Amino acid sequence: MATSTVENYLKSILRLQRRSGSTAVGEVARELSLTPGTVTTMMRHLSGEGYVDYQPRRGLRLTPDGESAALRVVRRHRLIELFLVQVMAMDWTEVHEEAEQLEHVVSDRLIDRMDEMLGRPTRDPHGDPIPDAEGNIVAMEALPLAEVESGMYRVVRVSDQDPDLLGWLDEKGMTIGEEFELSHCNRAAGVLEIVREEAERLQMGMQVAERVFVESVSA
Amino acid sequence: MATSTVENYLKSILRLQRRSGSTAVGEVARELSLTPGTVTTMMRHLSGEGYVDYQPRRGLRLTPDGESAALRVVRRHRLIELFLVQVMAMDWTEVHEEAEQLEHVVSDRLIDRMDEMLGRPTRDPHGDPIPDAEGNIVAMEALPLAEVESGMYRVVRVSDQDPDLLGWLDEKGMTIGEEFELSHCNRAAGVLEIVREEAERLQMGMQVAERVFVESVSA
DNA sequence: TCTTTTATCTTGATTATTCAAGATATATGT
DNA sequence: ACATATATCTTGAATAATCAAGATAAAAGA
Ligand SMILES: [Mn+2]
Ligand SMILES: [Mn+2]
Ligand SMILES: [Mn+2]
Ligand SMILES: [Mn+2]
Repeated sequence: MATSTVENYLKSILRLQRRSGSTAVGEVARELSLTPGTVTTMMRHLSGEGYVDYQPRRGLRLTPDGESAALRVVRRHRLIELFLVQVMAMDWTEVHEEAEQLEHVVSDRLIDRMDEMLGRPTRDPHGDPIPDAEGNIVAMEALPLAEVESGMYRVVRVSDQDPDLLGWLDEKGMTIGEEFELSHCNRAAGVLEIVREEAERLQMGMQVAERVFVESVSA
Repeated sequence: MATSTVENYLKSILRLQRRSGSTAVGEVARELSLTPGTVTTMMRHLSGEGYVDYQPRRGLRLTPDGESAALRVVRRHRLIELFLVQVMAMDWTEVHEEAEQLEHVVSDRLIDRMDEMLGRPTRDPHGDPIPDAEGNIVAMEALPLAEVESGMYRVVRVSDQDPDLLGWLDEKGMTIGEEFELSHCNRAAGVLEIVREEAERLQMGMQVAERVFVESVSA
C-alpha cells in the first residue's frame, strides 16, 4: 500500500542508483524538485518501512524490498506507455506524463490485461525494457550516440523525459529501430552529423545525442 | 484542480441531491463512510471554493460550478467503465472499482480518445447515462422492478454498487436490454417472479428488484 | 592546515484530510 | 409542552507531505 508519493521516491532512487549502486539525499531532492529537508524526512520514513538503507550523510540505497517495489512501478509505467501508444494511438511525446499518473492507480488485473493484449512486450515505446511480473529486467548496454565512433548504428532507446526532444526525433524519423551512419562528430563544436537513406543528412547537438542510445549494426 | 477527495465529495452530493434538490451533512457522511464532523469541515471548505451552498443545520446543495465539476467526474467514471468493458474485455462486476480510481487521474486527452473510440456513447455498462463534454445528461425515468405492475418489461439500468448483485444478474442473463414478463409480485413476502423465453422462471427478492430498473415494453 | 563552499540535517510552521468526543440544536413521541 | 433520541456542530488531536531558514558536517581550495 505504498502511497503514490512513496512510489515516486522509489522510482527516482532506482534511477539514480543505477550508476554507482547508491545515491544521495540531494540528488533525490533535485530529481523530484523537493528541498533536501523534505527528502531527509522521507528517507527516515522509507528506512523505517524497510524500503531503503539510509545512513545520514553517507547516502542511501534501495533494499531488496524497495527495489522490487520500484520495479513494479517501472513495469506499470512502461506497460501503460506502450498501451497508450499501441492501443489508444497516442503520441510517444505525450504518454509519459499520462503514465506518470496512471502507474499509481491501475489495478493488477488491468495491468495484466494490457500485458496480455500487447503480447507480453519487453520494450516500451522509447525502447526502455519492461520488467516482467517478477521484476526481472533485461539489461541494456546501448551507448549514447554522443559517445560512439563513426560507423553504422541503430536507434534502440531514447530518453522519454522531454516531449520536445521526442517531437523532433519523430519529425525526423529517428524512431526506435531506425538505422543510419554516423559521419562526422565534432565534440569540440558540440555538433554531429548522421547520414541515412538516399544520402539524407541530419545534424544534431550533443545534448540531443546524449539522449539517443544506439547499438552498432554488424552488417 | 480539485483533489480526488473533493471530486468524490462532489459526486456524492450530486447523487444525494438528485431526489429533493438538496442533501445533508449526515447523508454525505454515511455515503462516504466519514464522520459528520469531517464532512462539516469539508463543507465549509467547498462552500469557500464556491462548489456548494451550505447553511449550517439547514442542509447543502451544489452550486452551478459544483454541479458541472461533479458531472465532469461522472462523465469520466462512466466512459472509463464502458471502455474497460468494451475495449479491455473486463467484467461489468469489476469496472466500477477501477473507474473509481481512474476517474481522478486520466487526462482530458485520453478521455476524449476513449469517447471517440467508443463512438460517443450515451450509456455506461450498467445503463447509466453518460453526460456529454458540456455536462448535458439525458434524464432517465426508468422505475425499479420492485415498483411496477405485472406486464412486459426491459432492463434499462442496474445499480453498479454491488459486485455480487452484478455477478448474479450476469449469470442469469439479466443484462441491459433483456426483456421479460413480470408474473407474480408478492410484496408482503418480499419476493417476485419473472418469466422469459421458453417459460423459464426466475425468482428474486425485493432488495434485488429495488436495484434493477425497467421500462415497459409496448409490444 | 585554515578557510570557503557545498551538502545535508534539524527545527518550526503550513496545508489537506481525517477521527474522537463532547456540546448543541432539532425532531419525535407521549 | 417535556423528555428523549437523533442530527449536526465544535474542538482538539493525528498523519502525510511539504517548505523556509538556520545549524552542522564534509569537501574543496589556498
Ligand atoms: Mn516514461
Ligand atoms: Mn518510456
Ligand atoms: Mn460505477
Ligand atoms: Mn456504471
